[in-house]
Amino acid sequence: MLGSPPRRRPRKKPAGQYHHGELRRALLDAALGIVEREGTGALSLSAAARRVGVSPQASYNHFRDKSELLAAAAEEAVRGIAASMREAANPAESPGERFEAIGVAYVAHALAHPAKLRLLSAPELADKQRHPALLAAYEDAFGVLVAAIEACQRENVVREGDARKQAIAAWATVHGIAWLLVDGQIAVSGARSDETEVAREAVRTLFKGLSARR
Amino acid sequence: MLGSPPRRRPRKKPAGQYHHGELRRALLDAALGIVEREGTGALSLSAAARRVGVSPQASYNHFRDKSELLAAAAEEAVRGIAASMREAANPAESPGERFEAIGVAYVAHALAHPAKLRLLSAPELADKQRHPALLAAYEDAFGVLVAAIEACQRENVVREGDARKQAIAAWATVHGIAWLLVDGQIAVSGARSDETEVAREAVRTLFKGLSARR
DNA sequence: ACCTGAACACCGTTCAAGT
DNA sequence: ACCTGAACACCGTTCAAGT
Repeated sequence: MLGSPPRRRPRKKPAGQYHHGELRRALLDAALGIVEREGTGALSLSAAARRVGVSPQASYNHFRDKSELLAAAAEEAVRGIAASMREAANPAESPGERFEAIGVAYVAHALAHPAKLRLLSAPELADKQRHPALLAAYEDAFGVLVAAIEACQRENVVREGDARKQAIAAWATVHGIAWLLVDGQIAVSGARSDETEVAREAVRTLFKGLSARR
Repeated sequence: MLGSPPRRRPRKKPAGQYHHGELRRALLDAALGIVEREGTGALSLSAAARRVGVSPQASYNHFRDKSELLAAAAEEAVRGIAASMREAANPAESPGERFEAIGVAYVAHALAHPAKLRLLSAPELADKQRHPALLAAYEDAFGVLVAAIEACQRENVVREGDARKQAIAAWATVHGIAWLLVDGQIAVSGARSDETEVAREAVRTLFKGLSARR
């Protein structure tokens, strides 16, 4: 009974069974890969299982149903957006510059990962209350904007008031711009630099609207 | 051959065959009804056909595939949004008031028909170039905002510049707010009046940002 | 021209069974 | 505890056939 200690298993098709959590992680990575390569429409529980090399039913040991897999994938996507926004906030800059950089970072991240933005609007995720972890990730990302606005208020470059309400307007702007560009609703020259410029202008216009100067 | 003139057919299960265009219209209505009642996730070509009382394959005489049915339904949804925005623009008011009313109307329409807003982000509609009629509907709705901004420019309440670019920022704001509220990403008191107020504040902030006064 | 029957590969999900 | 086999109802889509 001393034989066969728990060994590292090959990535693709493990000979035996997964440890607790490993298959969950593998399915999640597979799901994100499918979303990125083939689009949200191609994501299915079966497809993810197939890619991992496991039977479709095995997924049900780790996710209650398809919507839970989607929610977990969406949560990682939102965490990625929040990380991009935090990285963009250079402490050496002024609060106003940081605000602009954070907003542009949101849009840039979405343009770099369009499929992930689409994932967030999957109909299976309509009921956010069913996915508290996803909701928490949103709240965390939203907090980055709230903090940026509060910093602006402290230096008197944004007028005082409910920072959360102001952040909602900011969140709407960056999410709206990102969505329009990714969804191709509005004709903009396809060049990435032009798209970023549209985002920057929108964020600046918003900032002007929030400005303390009148 | 004078017998059997074209008669009105019963709504539910026509005894014979549909005239040209009738089944198309019926499928479209069924699709919109399903979206409204059961959500975008429940919309399938088969479900629409079943509701009309026709075999699933019959749909293929009127829509090339599922994405064409979705695109046609989405087009009607966008036309509805545009109509709401036009109705909200009271010619007796100032250009600034009209701009605000149009923006709020977009959000109010989305809140009244949340499933239709979701429909617009269906993965099957990702490639807008494949659906020129849908693209045209978007362009038409977008034009309402552009015209409102141009009117503001003429009266010198919005600073001069590319009205289309300014309209993109406005479109992003209203779409973003509508999406946040419908998707429940951000916690706002569920009351409809509060939601409309959030929308109004965001539109006002944006308008201030676009304002000619400095 | 427009609709149905039959058929295909594919899904999400459940249940019983294996180790 | 975790995975597979078998099975169910359901899809989108195609083809051949009917009128």
